[in-house]
Amino acid sequence: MSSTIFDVARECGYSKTTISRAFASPEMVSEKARRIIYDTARQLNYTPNAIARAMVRKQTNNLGFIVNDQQYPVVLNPFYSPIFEGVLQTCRQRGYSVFIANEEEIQLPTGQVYVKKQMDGVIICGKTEPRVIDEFRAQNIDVVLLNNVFDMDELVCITIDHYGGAVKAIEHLVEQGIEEIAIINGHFSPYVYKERFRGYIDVLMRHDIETKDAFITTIEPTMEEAKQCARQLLSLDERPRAIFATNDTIAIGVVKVALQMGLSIPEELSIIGYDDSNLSAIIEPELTTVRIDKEEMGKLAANKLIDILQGGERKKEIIECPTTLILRGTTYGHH
Amino acid sequence: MSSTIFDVARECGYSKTTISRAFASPEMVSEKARRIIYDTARQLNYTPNAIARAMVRKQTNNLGFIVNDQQYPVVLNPFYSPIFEGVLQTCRQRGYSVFIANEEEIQLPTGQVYVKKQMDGVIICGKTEPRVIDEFRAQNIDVVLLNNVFDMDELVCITIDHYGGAVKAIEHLVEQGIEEIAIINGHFSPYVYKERFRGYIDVLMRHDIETKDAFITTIEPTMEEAKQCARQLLSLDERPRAIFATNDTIAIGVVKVALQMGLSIPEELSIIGYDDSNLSAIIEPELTTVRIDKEEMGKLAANKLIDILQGGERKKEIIECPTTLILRGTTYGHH
DNA sequence: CTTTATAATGAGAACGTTCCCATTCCTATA
DNA sequence: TATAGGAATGGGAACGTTCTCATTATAAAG
Repeated sequence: MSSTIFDVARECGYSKTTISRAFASPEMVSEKARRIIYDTARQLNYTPNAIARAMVRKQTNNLGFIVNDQQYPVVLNPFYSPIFEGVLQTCRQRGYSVFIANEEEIQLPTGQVYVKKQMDGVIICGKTEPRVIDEFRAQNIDVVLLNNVFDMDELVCITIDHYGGAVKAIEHLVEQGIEEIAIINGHFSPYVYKERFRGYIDVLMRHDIETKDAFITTIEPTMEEAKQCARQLLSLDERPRAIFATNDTIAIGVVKVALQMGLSIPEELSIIGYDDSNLSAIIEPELTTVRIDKEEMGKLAANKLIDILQGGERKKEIIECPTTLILRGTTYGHH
Repeated sequence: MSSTIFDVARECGYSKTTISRAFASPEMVSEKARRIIYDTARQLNYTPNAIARAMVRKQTNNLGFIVNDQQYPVVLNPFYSPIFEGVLQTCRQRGYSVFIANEEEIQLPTGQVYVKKQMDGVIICGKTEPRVIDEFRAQNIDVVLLNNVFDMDELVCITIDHYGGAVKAIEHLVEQGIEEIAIINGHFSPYVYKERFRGYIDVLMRHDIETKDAFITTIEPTMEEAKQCARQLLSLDERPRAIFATNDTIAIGVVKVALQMGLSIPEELSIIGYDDSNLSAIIEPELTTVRIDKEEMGKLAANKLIDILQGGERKKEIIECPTTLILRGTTYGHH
């Protein structure tokens, strides 16, 4: 039905090889031939068959974006979706397409084997196991790890300066003379979780501020748990004057509860979130939060991966993306 | 490097055909053979090559999701991302993968020709031209149109009951005795725009409520324009007691301005949005809005498309998805 | 006007499957 | 024991490209 390279060849008198070249590397073909070929192609509605091409070239120009997040699917994930958008952008630029998947759906019925020479490389986000990376590599699929760190040969890991971000947040509060600072820590991957907490505790200790056990809480990072935790925290006899939430969803839960309890923000309660998700500027007052340039992370990951695929050196590397404190309405210091 | 069907065949003594069958249609292969084949496959790290398979089967099991939205990219698009998630879900279930693209990036350097037998079918969202659909079809790529309606042969269009949603919103306000209702209409595709407006005007007329020109406004649907428009509307000598915003971003802009102007919601101003985006439950008070079940739309589109691809009948059809009014804090009647 | 280098074109194999058609192997029935 | 019939297996062509190598056309130099 759809015409092939042979149809075009027959129609315009050039060989299949020349037709192929006219599309794949036009500079190898004479001006005249190219024009004729393009014309008849258009006329016959011919388009190079990407599958056949991938078959002989042994590369698909497809990448996989793999996220294992039980709570939100990729596209709706406030954290990963901007990263994915970044990936998408550089892939577009560099001629790649992207599949979304999680680890389950790329498994074969055989058991442990993973499928798909349909992708040249994958970006694996967050939770996974080294075993998975080995399996991909065994199939010649290159891997870049994002928002996680494994100590493996030739593996590029792209992560975030979680510690530094937390430090900036707490320093900002302390600078204003606030000492009663509680933390609601989301139960993320161990690495993230610990680093953000370390930032909190370090700053307090450096300033000789006493840490109260009641101010240190951990929850699953859902809005519901956040609200419940905030209610508890704000009902304490000596309630905190600031709450550091380790992501924006939690922080928004806190804002909502504080508003319901009639507390004025930031006069009676300062709140800082983490991630600068697209939700943070929606709530009123708008959220002071630690920004991670997620699109940039995605671009970086995609670029690293494509560099490798295009013959770049495969070398072990851990890249820590910087964070910025974004001052908004839930904190003093917003002009 | 990666092993092929022949490696497995050589290793375990069965023919390539049997190996092929063990993966593609296991029921045609004896229990014993299957076990042996799977074992050696695992051992040799063999995986069926999806590209080669696609080549002979002439189908890739890939769909394209095409969105032409200048404002937001797909993944970050509050309207299309839930739809995409729905698409993704049914595709996962039915064994398909999905590419994201817009129309530009699937064009060939030849000019008008469109590329990619890498997809069996596409879902085109929103703005496009009939010509585009023709071009896809000329390449044997089936099309389902979403959130747009063209009068074309054998074309499935999936759209929304924009009119009905608007009617529900305005009726709800009128029921409470509110008559001074303004509309801020986002400048969407003509169809959407007109239908939502028609709902607004019809209800007012049916109740013999006078419509004021000053209450009827149109803007580009950005937060900034919305705020500006709201400020203007709320500074009128006879200001509206309710504002119907034709999407949630606009509505949130209105809420923010009203809050800043010290108006109490909903006592002094009721607000209704449209779409029930994930932002609508973030703002405080939470937004009363017209819900569209976007994931369901996505699922429907994917199912329709896959049905066709799997040999289903190709018949012209226009499906209108229903809407629901979600009562929340920006309106009376929230329990 | 020949020779030489370069640009433009072609023929054939290869890529790793699936599918059609044939063949072999069982098992049950006569 | 012979025979049929289905289940299980195999061989070869085909899918639509690209790539290597060879050939021809074209231009530049002697």
